[in-house]
Formats: sequence, C-alpha cells, structure tokens
Amino acid sequence: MKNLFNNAKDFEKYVYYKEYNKNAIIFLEGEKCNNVCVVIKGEISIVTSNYDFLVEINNLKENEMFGDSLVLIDDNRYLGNIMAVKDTKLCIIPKDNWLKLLENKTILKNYLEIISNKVFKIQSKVKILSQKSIREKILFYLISESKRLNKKKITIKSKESLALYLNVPRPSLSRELINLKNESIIDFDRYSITLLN
Amino acid sequence: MKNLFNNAKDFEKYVYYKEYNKNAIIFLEGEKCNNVCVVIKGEISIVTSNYDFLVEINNLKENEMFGDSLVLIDDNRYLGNIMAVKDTKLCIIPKDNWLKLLENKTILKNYLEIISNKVFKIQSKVKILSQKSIREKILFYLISESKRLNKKKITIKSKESLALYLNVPRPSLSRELINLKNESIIDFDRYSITLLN
DNA sequence: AAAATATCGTAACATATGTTACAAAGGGAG
DNA sequence: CTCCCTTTGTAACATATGTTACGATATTTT
Repeated sequence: MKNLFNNAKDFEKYVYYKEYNKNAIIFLEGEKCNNVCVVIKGEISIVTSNYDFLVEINNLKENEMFGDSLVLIDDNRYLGNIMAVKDTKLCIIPKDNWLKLLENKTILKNYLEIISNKVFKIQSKVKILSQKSIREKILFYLISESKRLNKKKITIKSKESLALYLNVPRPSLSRELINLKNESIIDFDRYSITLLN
Repeated sequence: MKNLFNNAKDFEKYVYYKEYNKNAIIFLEGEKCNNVCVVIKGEISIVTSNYDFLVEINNLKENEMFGDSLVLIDDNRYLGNIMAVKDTKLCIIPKDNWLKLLENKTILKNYLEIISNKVFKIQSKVKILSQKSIREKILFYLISESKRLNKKKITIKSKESLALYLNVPRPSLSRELINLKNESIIDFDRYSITLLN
C-alpha cells in the first residue's frame, strides 16, 4: 500500500507522532478536525453515525490516512468517533502544516494518487448501492471485479463479507446466488464466484 | 461556486482551451484519460455505464471539473461517455502539466477544497443509499440537510428529483412521505418538507 | 383565460426482499 | 479423529417496495 511519505524526505519538521492504547478514543464525533493523520502502526476504527442511526464502520490500517477530506472544508467536524482498536501510533500533521507539506512534490504526487483511488473506491460503492435489485448488485459487482482483475473467477473472503459490502442480508444474497447458479449465469463455491459464458 | 483558478495567476501556460458544439462527444468510454478538464462555459454530461447497465448521469456546469480523479491512477480509462449538452468551452490541462500546475499554491489550495467537497458529497450519497428502508432514507436525508442548513424546513426542487436522489420510485416516496405526515413526524407541501418536533 | 403540460397523490396488485430459525457443511484446535 | 465454532444453505412467512394506471392539482404556454 502506497504511503503518503513514500520516497519523501524532509517532512519530519511538519509532523509529530502520538501513541494511543487499545480502545482509546482519538477524536470524538462533533470535534473539529484540525489535523491530517496517518496510521503508522496499529489500527483505528471510524464509527460514523447520524445522530440516531449507526451508518458505517470503517477501519483504517497501517499507511491509511484520515482527516484530509475534512480539514480544509467549512464544516470540519468529525462525523463519527475515532478509536484505536489496537495499540496505535499516529503521524499527525497540523492543519497549518498540511499545505506546506504538499509543496513537497513527492508527497503531493503520493497524495494525489491516494485521494484519486479513494474517490474511485467510493464511486464504485455508490454504483453498487444504486443497483435496484440484489441480482443486479451481484452481477454489477462481479462484472466490475472481473474487468478490474481481468479474470472470471472472483475470490471472496466470505459470503457474509460480500453481503455486507453489497448492503443486503446474507440469506437474501444466498438465495439470489443460488438462482443465478440454477440459471447457469454463475457458478460458486465457498471462496469464489465465477462468471459463466 | 469555487473555481480551480480562483485568484490564481500565471497558469495559462499550462492549459489550453477547446470548444465543442452541442451534442458533440468529448471523450468516449474506455478512452484513456490524459487530461484534467474544467468547464469554462456551457455544460457537459457524463453518462456512466457498466457495459450493460446504465448507472448514472452526471451533469457538470461551469467551473466544475473532471478527469482529476482518473488522470493519475493506473487504470485511467473513462467509465462513461462525456458529451456536450450545450455549446461548451473546456479548459484542458494535459496530464504532464497537472502536477506542475498544483505547485501553484493558490491552485493547490483551491483544488484541495474542491476535492474535499467532492469526497464529502459522495460519502453523503453512500450513507443515504446505505439506509435500509425508504423511511430511513427520507429521515436521514432530512436530518442531514436540516443540520447542514441549520433549519427544519428543507426546500426541494420536486418530489421527482428527491426520489431520484434517494434512488426510489416516486410513488413509493410519496406513500412514505404521507405515512410520515400522518404520524406527525414531518409536514410537507409541493416545495418543502419540514421536520417536526 | 383557456389549453396544454408537468407534477403529484392515490390505490390495487404483484413480487422481491427482509426476517427468523435451524440444519448441514466446513475448518481449525487439540 | 473428534469436538467445537463458524460459515453457509434452506425454507416458511411477513412485509416493504416496485409497478402501473389514473385522476386531481398545479404550472406554464399561448
């Protein structure tokens, strides 16, 4: 995974490091975001809510960053609590240093790639979620992955995780996978789904 | 609307301009993206598809840009056709100039704000689409807008456009709005929805 | 003001999906 | 190999949502 600081020099003066114990709260929902952070070691969890509803749980591992899409906009409050799920070390870039840091060409190039890939991923998610039926979600996912990876056999971690990604209940996913199998549109086993024809 | 070039000087050497007639095809799906473009005048339409499925129609008006999230990633092919819906003038920044342009501090700052707001908008869309029921989508939308605009009365262009944004059929939206009205959770008329209590 | 057009509410009906529960199968630990 | 725990398939049932159609109301056009 590409890191913001890959191949970069002379950035240490703009950043500092802070360590958190497992389960520590790093930032609270509603708090103003005045830093960009990179996970150096460990893992953090962003639990996004909208007042009453739990919306999304997003875990960031080593080399992933947060705060960058928030620090420069007007309403820069965190939309969820940010917690350490393991003992974690963060690299913290204060808001005022963020722009200076990006004057470093290597870091700028790294960041543009990171943000581009992030936008691409979220847009893919929007497209998946916009599909009207479960069948369409499955096929859309399979076709996209098939094209991206250039193979017909798509490996998955589990049916459960796929159901979570497609935002449908697992038994509903199972039912539709079986329908598609019966119609010879796909084949699948525990760890993979294959697009036929 | 903030433009990439707001308050910026000395950028003309990195860009060129090109005009397109109404209905002209600007870029084709599958074509490699080697430019970042800003709509200077007119309007363009990005019709995203995934081979068989029509996914999304995205119109960009003056000052909006495209290509920036694509130009620097490995698989940089356009995912949809890009067409002029009016007579249109584009500012075109060749890939090799894009990084140089961002060394201009004003433009860098402008761009970071633009991309941050873009990420925020797409993330909001993901959250809306992840809501399980139509009722939850409506309430999530209303609460978010209410918080963002700091008022209880949310104006809408039409029920049709709201239904499109929430990705539900209009009659289904109507039905649920009426349910919510009957339960005194909201009130609404042709052009607005008000959150009660 | 009248006519044409767009938007919206409403209802009946079909169906895809959610929900729940349980058994079968698989995989890992000892 | 056996036991335990996780993942998955399966089914029955309830229900939310999609679909279609039409009349009422609002808006725009002439």
